[in-house]
Amino acid sequence: MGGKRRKPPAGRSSPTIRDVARRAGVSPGTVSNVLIGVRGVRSDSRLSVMKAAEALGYKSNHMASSLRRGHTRTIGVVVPDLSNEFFSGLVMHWEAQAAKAGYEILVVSSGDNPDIESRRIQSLIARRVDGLLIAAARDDFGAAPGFPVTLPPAVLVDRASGHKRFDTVSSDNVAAGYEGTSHLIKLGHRDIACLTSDDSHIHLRDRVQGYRKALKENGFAGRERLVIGGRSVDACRVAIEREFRLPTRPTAIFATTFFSTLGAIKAIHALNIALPKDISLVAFEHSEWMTVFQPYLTAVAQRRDELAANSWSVLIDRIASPHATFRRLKIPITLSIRESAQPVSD
Amino acid sequence: MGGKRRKPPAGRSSPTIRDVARRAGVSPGTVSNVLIGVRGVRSDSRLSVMKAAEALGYKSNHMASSLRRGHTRTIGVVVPDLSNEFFSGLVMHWEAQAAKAGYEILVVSSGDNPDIESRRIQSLIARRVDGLLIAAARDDFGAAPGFPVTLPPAVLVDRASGHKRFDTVSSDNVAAGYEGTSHLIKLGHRDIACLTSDDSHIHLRDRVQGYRKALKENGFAGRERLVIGGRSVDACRVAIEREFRLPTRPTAIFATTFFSTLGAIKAIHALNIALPKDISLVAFEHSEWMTVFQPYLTAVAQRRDELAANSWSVLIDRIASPHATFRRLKIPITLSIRESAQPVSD
DNA sequence: CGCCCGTGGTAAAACGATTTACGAACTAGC
DNA sequence: GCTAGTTCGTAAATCGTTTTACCACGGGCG
Repeated sequence: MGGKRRKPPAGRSSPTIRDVARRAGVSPGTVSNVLIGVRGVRSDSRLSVMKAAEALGYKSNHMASSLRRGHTRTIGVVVPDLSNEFFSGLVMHWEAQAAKAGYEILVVSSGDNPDIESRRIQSLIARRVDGLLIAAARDDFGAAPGFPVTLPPAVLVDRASGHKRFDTVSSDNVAAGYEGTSHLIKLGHRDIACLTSDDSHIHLRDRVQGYRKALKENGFAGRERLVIGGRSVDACRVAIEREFRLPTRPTAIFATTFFSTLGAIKAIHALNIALPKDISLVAFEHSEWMTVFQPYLTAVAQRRDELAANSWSVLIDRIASPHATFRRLKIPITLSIRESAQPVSD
Repeated sequence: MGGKRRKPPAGRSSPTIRDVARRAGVSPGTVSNVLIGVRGVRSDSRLSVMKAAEALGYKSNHMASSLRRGHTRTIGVVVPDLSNEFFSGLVMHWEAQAAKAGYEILVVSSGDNPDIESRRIQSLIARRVDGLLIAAARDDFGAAPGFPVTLPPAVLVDRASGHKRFDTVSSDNVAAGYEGTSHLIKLGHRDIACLTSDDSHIHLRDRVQGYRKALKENGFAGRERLVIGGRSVDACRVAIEREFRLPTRPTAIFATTFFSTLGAIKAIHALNIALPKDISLVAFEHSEWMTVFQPYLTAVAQRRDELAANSWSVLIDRIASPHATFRRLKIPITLSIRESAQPVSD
């Protein structure tokens, strides 16, 4: 190699701090001090550095700087499914939080598959994220054999609430079940079907537990009608259709997930029952389309903004003090009373 | 400093390639050769390296390696709004493509604001992404004064189709307008309102152009009924309500965006008109909730998977050959004939 | 005048991986 | 037996930034 500094042939690579230093007639260290500002720099050199950086269109190389500094100011976000409005909502809130705090987020989705989740987390670790916000695929997150032993600071959000080895932030799902059911009881309903997908997750079990609690408190402990709908919209539809072939039909349905809400509506249409005249429904979650749906759905909804804000600050605290005791936050839910649940008719 | 290598007090930092090398009794270079595999390594040293890496839980530091290699194997993705199902759908497809090709994606959202978009792109550049997939906030993407002069290879997706200085991949929006309108014409409709938000974007103008083309081809050039609804659901509702106060009412509505679809439905409800008996509707986009909506909506939908797959491969080609001529891909759309558009009654 | 201190600049050492250049050991061919 | 060629290992350079260590220069003070 002949020259003292050979540029890649295309000459397209971005300018480095050394280029800026050369142009400004100072050393790279001085340029760094101007741009980061940890030490004083005389105002004339400061000015010439700024000019040079501007002229060259210099952009600090994030790889290099975080390699040297030992942190990336990046938070990894792991969600099951971005096309689920609940999670994309959380992600947008987190993105806003991050922007405010000078962080960036790196979003991956796991498809609710623990293996994929584990692989994705591996690659977030390789990227040396400073922290992790995780809506876990399973409640026993981290228990799988091949799982990385040491994780960066992490907060479990929405799922796996109360996990032994992590901070957790999730909705008060017992309250969600309780309030949705209580509302129906107050309207005079006594035969309330509780539609859930299965009992694989603590948040689902909690919602059912809230349903039971409301029944019990009102003296209807024997009137439990748990409908296990599975994880798809159509499985839920089938389960509700079956429930309606029983001798005594429920007069109300409490759907404990977003997908089961869709399944319940499908079943109601298929059975040709009038909503809300012949059947009451308490839905789960809120979504834009509900504003065009008739009747306007009474629903229990999670507070995405509070979930996101709280989990963010718990994570930041955790990063600051890695050895503090774990926190378990429960965020209240919102019951929006609209039109799909009506007083029992007969 | 007394020792030869001082560890950070907490002792928590991840093991480096040097730690692995020491434990395996070889040099860092050999470890690298085992892990990346560009050169042969004797099988006994290979084995001991693998063992050591396993035991230490070694994860290659992505910062360091991409600093040295000069590429990050990361693609930056810029979308206006992740909570829009269309974009989150694209993102999920891209994520799958990336995983297959050994890439990762870094998603940011712009809120459809060119300033935020520009800042987000700056930070993607600082992170030295190898390429960019952009659903631009404006058709004149890159024209703003403070905009980075040199961008990594980039493909414009969905928006700004036909841009002079970039590859573009988008739906055939003229066809979208044409097919939606033609379907209504074939059903006998002659008074078709075309509901759009405004003419700020080429994709919106193209859809309207398709509407006009269908009208013209059928000899109804004079019967144009363009309704400018603005960018919110409620503005669209109001616009349609106003249109229905005119002496001759339209018998059909063609909604050219997802949000205007919602607005149109709201208006139809508010006006107490029966859908599809008294009014036909062709909606835009498909979404899960439509399966529980009555009537099932006839709709023009974009092919997210093809959009994602094609833009991905155009980007990969662009990265491979930066000086090839620009490509302008148009992806066909799908018209799903369902129940909300019926033959005109009278 | 001599000393100390604050200011601001530079050179060089990190950070952790990859890759180049070089050399040792061994094999093969004549 | 000697040379050329292959294989595989190591040391050192490198990527671009931050940070440490050191030095030069002035000003204030005794």
